[in-house]
Amino acid sequence: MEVKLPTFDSVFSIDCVIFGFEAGELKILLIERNEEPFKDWLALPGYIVSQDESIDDAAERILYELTGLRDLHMQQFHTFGEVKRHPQGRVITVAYYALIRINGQKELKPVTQYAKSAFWHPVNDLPKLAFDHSEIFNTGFNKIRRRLNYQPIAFELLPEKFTLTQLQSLYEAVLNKKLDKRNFRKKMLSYGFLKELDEKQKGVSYRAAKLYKFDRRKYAKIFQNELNLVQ
Amino acid sequence: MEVKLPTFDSVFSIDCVIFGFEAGELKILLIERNEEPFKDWLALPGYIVSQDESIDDAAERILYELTGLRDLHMQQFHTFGEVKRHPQGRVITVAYYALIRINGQKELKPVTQYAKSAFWHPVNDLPKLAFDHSEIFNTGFNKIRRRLNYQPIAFELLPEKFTLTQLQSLYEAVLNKKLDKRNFRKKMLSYGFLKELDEKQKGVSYRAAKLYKFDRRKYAKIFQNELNLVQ
DNA sequence: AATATAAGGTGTCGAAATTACACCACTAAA
DNA sequence: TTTAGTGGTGTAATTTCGACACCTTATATT
Repeated sequence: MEVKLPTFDSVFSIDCVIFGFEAGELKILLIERNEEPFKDWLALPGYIVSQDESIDDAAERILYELTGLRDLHMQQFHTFGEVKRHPQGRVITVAYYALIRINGQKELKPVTQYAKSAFWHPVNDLPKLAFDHSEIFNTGFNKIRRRLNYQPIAFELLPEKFTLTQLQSLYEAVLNKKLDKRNFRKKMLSYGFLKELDEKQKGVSYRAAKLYKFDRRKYAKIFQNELNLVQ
Repeated sequence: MEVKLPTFDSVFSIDCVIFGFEAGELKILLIERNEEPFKDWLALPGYIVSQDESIDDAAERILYELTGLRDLHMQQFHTFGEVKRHPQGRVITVAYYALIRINGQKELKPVTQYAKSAFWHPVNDLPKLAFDHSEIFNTGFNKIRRRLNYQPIAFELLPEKFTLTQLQSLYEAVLNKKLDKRNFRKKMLSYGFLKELDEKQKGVSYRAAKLYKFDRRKYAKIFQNELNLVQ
């Protein structure tokens, strides 16, 4: 039996591409839809913007409702406005992305009925997604690749304390290529925004590595100058 | 007497930030509005997207209707979605930019009633604009500044044949700083996408400079490779 | 205790790119 | 013919980038 769905004249929506890093692998956050159209399909967390909230606020709310995650720093990266992208009517969607550390403790749990579940999925080997979400994902992934070259976005994806090897394997996962260990370390340390800690890795069955922290204040200073250089 | 204006529930619009270069000065395209709200104010060319057109198509159509210009390659750069940005209701606007050569012959002439006139205005010393258009302009200007560092967008702004000094003064106008003449020439020529012509400038009261052309095919080849390097 | 395993950590050299910097050449107008 | 104004050019010092290999340290295994 076919169900007649309501149609939209003109609706704004938000879709979120949320990257995480776990076990040396880059992942994104997907939901299993619990609503027509595309019921039971996998999709990016996304929903409709309300009348009385800015799109930035909507992005935060929607991600929370569908996945239980909040207080990420999301940034919009592209707006998708093809006429036929949603079967029920005209929906223009603003796509946001964020990078976060996957934290085993934090449970992913939708707080609305619109999603059955939310989970992390490796970016390699993604299944077909609902709507044009595969395209949205690709656009977002290309953007963060390019951004990684001039902004230290990688630190959002790592635990607070991390080793240089972890940092390198994250870069390698995002850029999808091997990097030279000595050159990578030299370069990262030369930026001056890594703070070496008096601590070492624990619980590994080999020589433990030094832990580092990302020093936001130093980064802010350096970045200030770089903006001047660019101009 | 106060006129009661219609209100919108939910509307998409497009605003265009179009850069041109003339007489050593960077300019943008403004219109004089002929409609409430902000009647008689200066604004970016912008209007509402129809139901049955993609946002990219809408951008082309709207720019044409308000200024008479068409066939530019516009790109979206940001979407503005604050709740109160339009006094009549909820309007989310996708901002596009383009860079074009200002061509004295081409008349700027609105083909709708919504604009009284369209004209070029220097980017320094912009007046206050309608809605949040000043903010939209600033965001767009910062984007092209950054883009100038890794894409040869400057060539869109110059006449087909240009001198190296003209090219340099354009870079200086966009980046807002002086550049070294010898280093600038060395670098530009080293890219290999400038074609030296057998012609010289005419009608100047000093030594005439050689003219150059931008070689798109060579650029495409080079850029192909650069993409690989980045990744 | 000895050994194997696995990652941590380090330096140098050559090539390439970037910066700083100053003077003569040419053309037209006065 | 002189002057004003821009066109056009090279070199040396510095910095950055990329390639490349081996010893050290910690744990687990025998």
